[in-house]
Amino acid sequence: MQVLDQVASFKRPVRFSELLANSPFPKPTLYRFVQTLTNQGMLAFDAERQTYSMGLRLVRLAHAAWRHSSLASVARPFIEALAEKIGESIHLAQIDNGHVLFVDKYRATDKFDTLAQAGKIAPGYCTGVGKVILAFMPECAQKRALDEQSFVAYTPNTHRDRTTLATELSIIRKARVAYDREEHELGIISIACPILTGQEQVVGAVSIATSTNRYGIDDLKKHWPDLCDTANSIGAQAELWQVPTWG
Amino acid sequence: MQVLDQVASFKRPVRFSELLANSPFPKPTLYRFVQTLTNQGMLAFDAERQTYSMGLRLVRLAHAAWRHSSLASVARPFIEALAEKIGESIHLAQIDNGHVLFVDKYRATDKFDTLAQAGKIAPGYCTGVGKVILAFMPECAQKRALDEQSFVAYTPNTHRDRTTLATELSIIRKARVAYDREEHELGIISIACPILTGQEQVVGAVSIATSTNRYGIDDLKKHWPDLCDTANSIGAQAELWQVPTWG
DNA sequence: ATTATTAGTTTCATATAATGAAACTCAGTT
DNA sequence: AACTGAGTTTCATTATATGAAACTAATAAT
Repeated sequence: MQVLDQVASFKRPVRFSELLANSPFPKPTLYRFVQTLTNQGMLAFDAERQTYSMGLRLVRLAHAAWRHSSLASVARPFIEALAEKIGESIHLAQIDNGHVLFVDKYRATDKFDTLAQAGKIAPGYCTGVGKVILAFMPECAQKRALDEQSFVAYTPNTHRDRTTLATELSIIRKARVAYDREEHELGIISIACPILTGQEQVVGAVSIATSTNRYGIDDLKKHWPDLCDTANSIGAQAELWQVPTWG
Repeated sequence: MQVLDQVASFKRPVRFSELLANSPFPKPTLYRFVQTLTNQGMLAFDAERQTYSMGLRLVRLAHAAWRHSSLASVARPFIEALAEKIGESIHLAQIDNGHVLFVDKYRATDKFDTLAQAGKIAPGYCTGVGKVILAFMPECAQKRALDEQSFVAYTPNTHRDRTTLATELSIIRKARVAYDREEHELGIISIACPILTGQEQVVGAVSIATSTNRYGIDDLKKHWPDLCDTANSIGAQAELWQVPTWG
């Protein structure tokens, strides 16, 4: 599994020796791993260039995961509708061990990002979607998630420790909305709502993101009712389709 | 790995017992498998419903596979251009052990299918893309691929044995183009071109598909030059990006 | 209420397979 | 001709997977 992550992290076909240099395994062990994974179709080996890449089987599994186990497919029509109405970028995210995984994006200009562009990972503590998901997670899960964070200060506005973040999270929980005030990237702000099931269990979040050149936080606030509606609709659908929580 | 395929084949969250019924493994073995996969994030377990689904890690890996190791991302602009010009559905496929894997589709009406819709699998011997890829595969690989086929007669036009198929494949190889004459689905025909590297190694295929209600094979033939250009452009890009062959 | 039935989980002696140091092969160098 | 270094194989050692059976907890039938 670690090996798969390794290969994925190189964003190109990779040589055995490169993997070896970046892995804790001794040579023959790693060798047998990649061989097995290749036989299983999880990796693909290019005999000519002697490089490994992600295998076809993974693409197949990907299809299933994306289609049946991510919010993306059930949420898409709602996100699309919202984007059309607002004309700004919409992000859809789920949580994965304290990291936010963007499972879909709709950019105001380019229409939907496909999986090629979605699938990105961002830290949970400095994005609108991340904070709102954290705020609504069960106490213990939230604690676990935060324990794994290293609180990198991406911008001057980024939370730099747990205490200030904890305060904001409790405010977010009450307000049922989170804002990203240029905490992850300067010039980018967003408003985010949680996607909840009937039992108030958080399964993800939707956000409207925009550039500070165009709008301020106050302008985003105006879209709150629409964003909220969208989040609720997605929540209802997610429950219907039993989309997993990935807490 | 088999277990992952299993879970994927159910198109919904699945219970342990359902997996058990469809797996060759004894209960405790399978139990430990799903437990391990869940811990690794390859599967997700919904404690409330006691169901398993594809995990988040898989979605992440999926992203990498799709983006860096499938033809889809490099081919997309060319396919888009072709679709705009022709106004018909375009399919992009790669081969996987004799099965054709659709890695992208552009439907004339709905714009791009995302991974949610792509990722489907079809047999190689009765689709335009499948036949043209088989025709250009190295002899030994082709043999291996055909050995695994069971030659189901989807329609009256489907090849029912290897001999008639072999004849057609050699014709296709010479003509550098394949036609699907309602061999997989009645009412659907297509014209397909191979995507080749500089060394004439096949990496995939593009096809234009249409309904017999609208057009005949002869109409598709008119688009051959455009299709060919598209395939060549994708081939050049694939080589540049070292997209794996998945032979 | 009591007993069957079934789904999910744990145990443990046994068998099996993974491990990695070292040795080997075969390019492409120096 | 000897050297490097990437990739591959060997094999005795060690750890790990295996699955029959037993157990538990929940639901259904009597």
